[in-house]
Amino acid sequence: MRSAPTILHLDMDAFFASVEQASKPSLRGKAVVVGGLGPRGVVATASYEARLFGIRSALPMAQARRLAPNAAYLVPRFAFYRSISDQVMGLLRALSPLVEPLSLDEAFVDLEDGGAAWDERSARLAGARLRADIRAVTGLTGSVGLAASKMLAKIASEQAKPDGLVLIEPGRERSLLAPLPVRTLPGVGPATGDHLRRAGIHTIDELAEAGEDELVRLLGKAHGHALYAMALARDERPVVAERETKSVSVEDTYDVDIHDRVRVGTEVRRLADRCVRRLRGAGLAGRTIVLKVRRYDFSTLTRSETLRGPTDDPTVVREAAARLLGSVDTTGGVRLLGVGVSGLADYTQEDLFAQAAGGRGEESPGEEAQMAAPAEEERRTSVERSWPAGHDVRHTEYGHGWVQGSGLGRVTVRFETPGSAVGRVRTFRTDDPALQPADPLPLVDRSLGESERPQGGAETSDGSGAGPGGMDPGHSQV
DNA sequence: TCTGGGGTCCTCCAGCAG
DNA sequence: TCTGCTGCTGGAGGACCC
Repeated sequence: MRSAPTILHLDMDAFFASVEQASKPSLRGKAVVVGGLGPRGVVATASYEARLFGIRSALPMAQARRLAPNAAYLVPRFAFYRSISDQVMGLLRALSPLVEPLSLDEAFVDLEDGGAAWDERSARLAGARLRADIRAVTGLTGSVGLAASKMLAKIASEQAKPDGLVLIEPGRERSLLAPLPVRTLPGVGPATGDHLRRAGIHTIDELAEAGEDELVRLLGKAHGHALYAMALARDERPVVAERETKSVSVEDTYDVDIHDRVRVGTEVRRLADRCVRRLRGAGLAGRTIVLKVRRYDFSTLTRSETLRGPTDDPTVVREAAARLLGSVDTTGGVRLLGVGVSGLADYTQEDLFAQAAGGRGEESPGEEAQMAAPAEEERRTSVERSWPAGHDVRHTEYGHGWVQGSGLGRVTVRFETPGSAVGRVRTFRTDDPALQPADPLPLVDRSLGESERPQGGAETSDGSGAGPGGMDPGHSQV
């Protein structure tokens, strides 16, 4: 493990909910819950105000509504979150080429690799500057952890939340970890936590005391060795910029269990097509087809089949998924279906034949037509998706706003923008031609002059247009 | 009206081959 | 020919993460 605390972990605070609050002035300071609004939806992110009611990620929406009936409930806008995330990742890449994104709102950065920091003082400066730049560019807050390893940097950013910076000084690692609960360590979830608790192990200190052999006996080889090392604050994992995709999958949970075997078959074919579209979009093909079925009682089955070579052919994936479905008992009903492809390669079996024959094989026109039909059908058939709560709209007379709610042929819109005061609410017929869906507006006013614009500009997602991010002395205060 | 979606990694078991 | 061992691969499921 390196000696200087130059690994940075960034965690954006309540990311989805914060983006919604930044883009909707009327929601600032209010309880905001982002997640699936269907009868089986769960919470993706809750604002800090909503967390006061006991709402947290993965809580069933129905339960959240009981806890906070007056909170704002919004559908996630992943494309918008991704665009904000790109800005943030641009700022990180301006610090160092070694950036490991973990999700839209989290990443590790190796500051030493980019020369952005080499000791405690420079690391602290880089972290503080980054937080200031994120606020200037996106209007959002992020928490930063700095330490000599990934595990400790992540624990530090957790302690820094919300809107803070924590640096774990070299030499203090073990004493800091010792009293913390075992669940603090990455890889210890509810099951492992219970397992350890039954063995009388509650804290990281007790984990270290138990010894490596005992942990291997309790948890198995890989997990035992890894946890013991982490309990001693040993973590040599490097920051890895590029990660290979290992599998691609799609799944749907249905509002009502499906009992009709024919309908189950139709859904599996649709999922297979969607999965292949994603696969092809990524330029990949795979050998192993996986069918996932969650039954009425929440029991989950997977069935898989490995082909002789990788494929991205929708017919092949569809047929394999259908064969796998044949081996699953769906009586009683299914609540979720999924289709995935693993054993990925960036070529297909057909490519090999095509290469041998001197060219790429052609697809049949019928198949092309089937593949070309994206989620349009789904979109058309869903009334809910016409005016999803939280999505942006534009009215010819009243301008830009967002959907506050819809139903019974009416849609309620609040007319406000990220830079405006709290806006007024108006209700329209859902088929009002003056009302159209709109793209989200930037959270920070882009009309600022170049000199007023925040430094470190994350205008490009690859960071190529971004400066060193915060050479502005105004951002350098710690 | 409990329990999403998209991933990764690990373990265990069975079958097969040397 | 039979048995045991070992290593590999595929299949299924569990745990975990965000």
